[in-house]
Amino acid sequence: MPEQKPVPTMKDVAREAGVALGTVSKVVNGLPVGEEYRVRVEQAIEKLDYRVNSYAKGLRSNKTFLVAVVMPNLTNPFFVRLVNAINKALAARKYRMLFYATDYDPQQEQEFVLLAEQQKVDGIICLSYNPNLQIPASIPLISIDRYFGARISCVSSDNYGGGRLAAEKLVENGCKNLAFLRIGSKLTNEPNKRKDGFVSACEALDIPYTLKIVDDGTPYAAFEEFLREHMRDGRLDFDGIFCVTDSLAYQIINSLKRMNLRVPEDVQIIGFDGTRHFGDMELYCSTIVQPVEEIAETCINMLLEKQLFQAPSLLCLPVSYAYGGTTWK
Amino acid sequence: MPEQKPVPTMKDVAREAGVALGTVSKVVNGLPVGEEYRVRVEQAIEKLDYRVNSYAKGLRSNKTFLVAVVMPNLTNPFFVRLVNAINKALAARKYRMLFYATDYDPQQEQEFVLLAEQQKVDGIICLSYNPNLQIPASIPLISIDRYFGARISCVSSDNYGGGRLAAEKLVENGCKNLAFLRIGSKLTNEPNKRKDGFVSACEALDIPYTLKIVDDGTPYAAFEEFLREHMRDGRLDFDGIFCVTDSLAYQIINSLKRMNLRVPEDVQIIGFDGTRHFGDMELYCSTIVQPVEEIAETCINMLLEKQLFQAPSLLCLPVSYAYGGTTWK
DNA sequence: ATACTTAGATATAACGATATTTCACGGTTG
DNA sequence: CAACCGTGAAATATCGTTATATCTAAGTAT
Repeated sequence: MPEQKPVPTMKDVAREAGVALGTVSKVVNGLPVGEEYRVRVEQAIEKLDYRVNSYAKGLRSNKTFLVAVVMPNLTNPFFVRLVNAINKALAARKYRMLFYATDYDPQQEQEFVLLAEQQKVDGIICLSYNPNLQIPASIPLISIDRYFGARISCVSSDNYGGGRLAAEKLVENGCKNLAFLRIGSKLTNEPNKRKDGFVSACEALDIPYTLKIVDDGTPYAAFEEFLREHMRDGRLDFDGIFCVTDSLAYQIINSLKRMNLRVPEDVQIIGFDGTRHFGDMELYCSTIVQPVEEIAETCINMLLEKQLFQAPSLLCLPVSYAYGGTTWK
Repeated sequence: MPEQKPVPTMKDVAREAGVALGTVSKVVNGLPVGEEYRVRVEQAIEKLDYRVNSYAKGLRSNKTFLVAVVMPNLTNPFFVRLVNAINKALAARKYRMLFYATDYDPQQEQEFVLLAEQQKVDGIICLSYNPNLQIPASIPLISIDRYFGARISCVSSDNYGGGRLAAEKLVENGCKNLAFLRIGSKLTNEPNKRKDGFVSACEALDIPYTLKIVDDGTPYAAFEEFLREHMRDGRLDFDGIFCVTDSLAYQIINSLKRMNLRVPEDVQIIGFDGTRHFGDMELYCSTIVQPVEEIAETCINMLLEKQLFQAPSLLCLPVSYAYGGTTWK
C-alpha cells in the first residue's frame, strides 16, 4: 500500500508563504495582490504542489463549471456528434461535462435531471422527448429537439426546412415520385416536422408521394416488406426516398442491394443528420446535415452567457444538403 | 426573470421536522433512526423538495461518486463504444462520469488528469499514449491500452493474441500471402502488439507476409499507393489483409473497390476493434472484436472495489473473431 | 500635529453537509 | 434510592474554500 501524504490545502500554502488565507485565495483567483506577496504565494504553491479543492470552491461560491448533458445514448452517431461538439464547446470555455445516458427511459431521464440539479451543475443540456419531464427551477436547462413550452428554451435544426430541402433536392435530381420512410415516435418533437416539410414541398411541386411510418416492432423487416409491396416488374413505384435518419438510410440501402436495385440509378436516397463522415469512416449517403457545432454553441451560449431569458424559446438552425453518392448530385 | 426561491438545505428540513441536523443526515443516508423521527424527516423532505448538496457532501466526506474518463476523442467509434460501456458500468453503480477529450494532445492529457485530481473524483480512467504523463498520487488511476509501469494498472485487449487470431483466420480461409497495414504511433502502447502477434502467427504457419506502416502525412493516399505498387496483372501480391483498425479497413475496402478488386473474392480483409455494429448501422467488415464491456467492467472494478493494489498491473482480456462479409467466413 | 482617508493585508464568518462529542432519559442494579 | 449503563437524539466541530468585516500603517488635508 503506497503511502499517501495528505493533500495540501490553502491553509498549508498560507503557512508556508507566511501570509493570510485570503491572500492565497486572491492569488489563486488572479485578484490584485501586492507583488511580493504574490511571488511568495506562488512559490509556496509550487513547492507544495497545491491545487484548489473544487468541492470546497463549489460549495462556497455556488459555481461549479460543470454542465450536465442528458442524452439517450452514445450508439446513435448523431448523438455522438452532438456530444462531441458540446464537449468541445464547453472545454473551450473551461467548463467540464457530466454525461448521462438515458436509453430513452423517461424514468432515467427524470432521475438524471434531478441528479444534475443535486450535483449543482451550472446548467443542463437535455435531449428528451418525455412530455412529462419535471424541469428543476433552480438550474437553467436547454432542451434539444423537444419544445417544452415557452418557459424552457429549445434548440434544434430547422427540421421542417430540412424536410422540404430533401424533397426539393430529389425532385431537382429528376425524381417524379417520392417516398418518406420514418421510424416513428408518437411523442411530439421537433424531428417530426421533417415529414411536414417533406409533404409541403411535394404538394408545392405537385409531386406524388407515399408515407411509410413504422412505430415499433421490427422496423427494418417492416420497411423491407413495404418496399416489396411497391415493386412492379422489378422496379419500385417511386424513384426517390427520403429517410428520416441516416441510420435508416443505410439500412434501406442494404435492403435495396438485396433486392438487386441500384442506388442511385433505380432509386435515389437522402438521409437526415449528416453522419456520413464519422471519424475516419466514409459512409456513403446523401443527407441533410444538421449543424451540430452551431447547435452546441447556441445551447452553451444560452446557458452560460445568461442570454437564456432574452432568447427566443424555440430556435431552429439552418440545415444543408450534402452529396454522398446515393443521389445524382 | 422568474423568481428563484432559495434551495432548501438540511437545516431547513431539520427545522421543518423539528429534529436536529444530524438526524436528517442519518435519514438521508439510510442510517438507523427512530421510526417516528424518520417519518417526520421524510415528510419534511417531501414537503420542501429537499435534495442533498453534493458539493457539501463531497467536501465533508471526501467521496464524490465521480469518475473522470480521459480519452482522445469521440469520433473514433471504438472510443465511443468504450465510453458508452464505461458510462453504463458506472451508472449501474450510481457513479457519474466526467468526460474529457484530449485529441491526443499530451498537454491536454496532462492538464485533464490534473484537473480530474483537483475535481476530487474518486478515480480516473485514462487512455493516453503520452509516456511522460505525470500521474497524480492522490487518486487511483487505471490506464487503458498503455502500460505505464508496475505502479499503474493497465487494462487492454489481448492485442498480441488478436494479431495472431487475425492471421490464423485469414489462413484458415485459404489465404497464402498476407499483408498487415497500420497507421503508426511511434509511442509504445498495447495495440502495437497486434503486429507482433500477426508476425508470429505468419512465421509459425510459414506464410509470407508484407508489413506497411504509415506514420503520418496522408495515410490513406499512402496506402492506396502501396496497394497499387503491389498490383501485377490486375491482381494483388497478397490475398489477405489485416488492418490494424476497423476504420482503416473501411478505407481500404473503399480503395479496393475503386481499383475494381472484389472483397472477399480477390482479397480478404480483417479489421480490429469490433465497431461493425454501431448503433443501427451495419458496417460490413470481418474483425477482431475488443471486449469493451469487459474492459469497462474490469477498469471500474479495479478502481472502485479497491482491488487496485492486488490486481496484476497489466491485464489483457480475450478478443474474438467476428465474421462481417469481408472474409469467407 | 491631529484627524481623516485609503489601500491592502489579516481575521473571521459563512457555505451545507458529515463526524464526533455531549447530553438527557429510561431501565437495571446493589 | 442513588449510582450506573446504554441508547439515541441533540449539539457542535470540521471539511477547504470565498466573502465580508476588521485592522494597521502610510499618505493627505486642515
